[in-house]
Amino acid sequence: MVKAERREREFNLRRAEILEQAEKIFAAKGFYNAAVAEIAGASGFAVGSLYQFFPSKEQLYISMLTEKLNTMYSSIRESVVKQADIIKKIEVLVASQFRFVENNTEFCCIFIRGDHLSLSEGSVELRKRLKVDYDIHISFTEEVIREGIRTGLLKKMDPCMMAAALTGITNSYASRWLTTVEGTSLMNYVPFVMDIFLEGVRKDAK
Amino acid sequence: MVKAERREREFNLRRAEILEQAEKIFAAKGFYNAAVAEIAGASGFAVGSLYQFFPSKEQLYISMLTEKLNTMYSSIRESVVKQADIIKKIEVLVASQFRFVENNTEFCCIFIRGDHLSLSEGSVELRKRLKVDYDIHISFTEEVIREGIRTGLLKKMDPCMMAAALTGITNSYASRWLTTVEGTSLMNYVPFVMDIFLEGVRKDAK
Amino acid sequence: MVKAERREREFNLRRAEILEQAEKIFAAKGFYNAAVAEIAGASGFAVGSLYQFFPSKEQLYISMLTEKLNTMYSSIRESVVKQADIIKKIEVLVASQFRFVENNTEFCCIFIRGDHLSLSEGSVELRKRLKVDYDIHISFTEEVIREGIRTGLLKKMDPCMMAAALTGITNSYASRWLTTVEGTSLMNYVPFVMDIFLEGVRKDAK
Amino acid sequence: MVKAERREREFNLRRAEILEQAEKIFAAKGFYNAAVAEIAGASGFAVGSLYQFFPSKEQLYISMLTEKLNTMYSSIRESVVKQADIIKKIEVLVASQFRFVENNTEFCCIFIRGDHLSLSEGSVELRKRLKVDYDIHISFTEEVIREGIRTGLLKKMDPCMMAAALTGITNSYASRWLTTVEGTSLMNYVPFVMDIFLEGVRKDAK
DNA sequence: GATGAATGAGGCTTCATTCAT
DNA sequence: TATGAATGAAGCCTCATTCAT
Repeated sequence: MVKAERREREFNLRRAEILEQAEKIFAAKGFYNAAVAEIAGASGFAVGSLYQFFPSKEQLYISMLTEKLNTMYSSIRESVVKQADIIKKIEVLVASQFRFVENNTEFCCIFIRGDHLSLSEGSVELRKRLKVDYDIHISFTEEVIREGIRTGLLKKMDPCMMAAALTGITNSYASRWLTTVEGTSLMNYVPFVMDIFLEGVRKDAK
Repeated sequence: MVKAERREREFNLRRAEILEQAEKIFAAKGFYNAAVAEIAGASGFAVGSLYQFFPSKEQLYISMLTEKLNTMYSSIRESVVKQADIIKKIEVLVASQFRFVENNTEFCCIFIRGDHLSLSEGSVELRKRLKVDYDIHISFTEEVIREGIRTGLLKKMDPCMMAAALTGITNSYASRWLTTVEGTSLMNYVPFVMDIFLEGVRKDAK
Repeated sequence: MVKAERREREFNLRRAEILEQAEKIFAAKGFYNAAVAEIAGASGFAVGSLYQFFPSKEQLYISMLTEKLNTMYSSIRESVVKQADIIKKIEVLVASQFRFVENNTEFCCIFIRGDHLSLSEGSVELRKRLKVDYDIHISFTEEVIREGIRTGLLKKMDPCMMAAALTGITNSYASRWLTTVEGTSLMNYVPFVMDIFLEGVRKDAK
Repeated sequence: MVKAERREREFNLRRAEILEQAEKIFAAKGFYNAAVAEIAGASGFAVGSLYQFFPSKEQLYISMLTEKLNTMYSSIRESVVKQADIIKKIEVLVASQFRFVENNTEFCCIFIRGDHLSLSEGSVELRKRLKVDYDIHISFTEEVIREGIRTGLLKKMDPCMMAAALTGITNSYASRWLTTVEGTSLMNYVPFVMDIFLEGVRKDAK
């Protein structure tokens, strides 16, 4: 029946609305200081109604986090695979992460904030999920780098360590940008990442 | 009088004991899931006694965090200034941070965890304090790099961006090590940091 | 909608129930020895429910006090204005206060008790509210007396002092009656108040 | 031995010092908001030391209250018995109460405040003591009035009611004066009390 | 399905009192 | 005898979750 379809579509719309408001409030106050009632109010629902979309505050938080992160990860992957050149791939990897940060400031603040790791016992689940997702992302980065090594463009070095370094630089710049309100765009930092990651900071000798 | 001295010494000993236990518990459960009563119990004190050392749970948390961080920062600085060679300085900068992480696993988990940013309103104070301390540390790193530029060892590039990159790589490795329980020592990663940061990952051309 | 109406009516009923029980308990134990949990229990509510009706224990206390006092004041005023004769007005003023005391023994005990003046800092608000209400009542008494002077029935004397004297005698009798459990009705004291207030206690000479 | 004597004298001095400070603090904050530690600090003693003078906070409060009240009562009685004339006696009764109020504003505020009636269970004892003292005072007043009746100066009326009326007027004026900070002296009110109490407020006819 | 009032466990903090020094 | 750190019971209040309407 079409009814069921429409019902599901509506359900998902409402669910998305809640997630959107939850994101804002969690970003502003952190997990523990955000009240379920507040999120409900902001989404235009009654408290009880939230519990038809999410079984608990914690699950709401987890869903919000993982779903958005997956969005980010897949958009990054999507952009990267389009590129043929390895160097270009790395650049797009960094650039698309930066773009996501710029477009989702609030969300990223949550992430930097990091109370995902403070959830009582149940956090185990979240931690696992996030770790899995993160590891997939790192593996993807590693794969790109491995390809660079294979094609002789990059040094022969543990790709895992290289991926971690690249991610470290990228995150560090994103954090700086998030915590220090400036006028500049994060995209301006891409060349810095590329230059340092590829060439290092030592002067000549090279 | 000697009495007052001894009293103060004892006071500080007890205070330190509380901080030590608090660190463990906060590390294990996060700020919100750690109960004051539990910390008191673990330190061998009655609940009320904690309040003679710290005016509130939040202040206890803040003290624990800032005091330990300052210890880390100063020990790093101390090690670095002993070195004459710029490259050595950078290496020691990374190595001493890694050493601290190895010796204070629990504490660093807290820090990574990051609920410092979730404290209700009062967190403003903490955030400021941490930011100030962090900025001092970054400035210190920058200064080392600036010196490297001046002596012609490092590229002419915004030292701020370079410092951020170095810190990013270091933190990324530390996080990896903390979240992935292995047998290896973090110290083994120092050469990777140095190599990538100084020479980059691009193959020859140099 | 009728629903909202009924909801409000129910809300007020519950609120009134709480106020009634609170009155009893505050009267029996005073503000500080009365536990919120006890009041909740007596009203048939859970602790948390009280906080949907009153934002704090103090506000509950304040509401209970001021609302009942206003009831008293207005019932007194209402009775008085009905009378044409000045002497009768004064008599009704005294009598209706006595009637209220008789019908609200517990409440009056609270008032005599006087911990309204002991509430921490926040009491300032209560003190103001009570003072305002009390002053209005005194003004009303003064007005009656002023009218008596104007019509030549009462001596030319500061009406404020006269009102204070009348209130003093009335309160003194009410207190005596409240603290000394007897069988007699307070109403029997009305003639005494009138006689002493109007004629004084000196024998003839007049 | 003289030593014991001196010891006792010192003991009483210290005790008095504590009572004096306690009076101020209780007056300012009420029984429940006054902290034992604060009273100790203000008196220049350690917390524990207070407990060598008074077995509990409540007993300290009770002692402070009853001792000072007795001082007042006896000073009043002393002044009154000196007078031969009945009318003068009544006047002195009122005047000396007013004088006490003027010289002990803080103390009287406590008394008006009235948390004596809010002490938990133990209050029973205090209430009894105060009642006994108060009744003795009332009896004394009654006795004066009875004498006035006997000598034919005052109407034949229940002396108890007359005493209550006189006390009511006096207290009412004292309260007004205490709560309304003015420049005038309370002593100016004595004639009003006398006039109203003796002659009443009705105009001629007398 | 939607609502939001009711629940009540649990947390932080206070403070009178004790007792080892 | 004086001290004041330690105690721990008890209180107020919050808020995620439920369930009758």
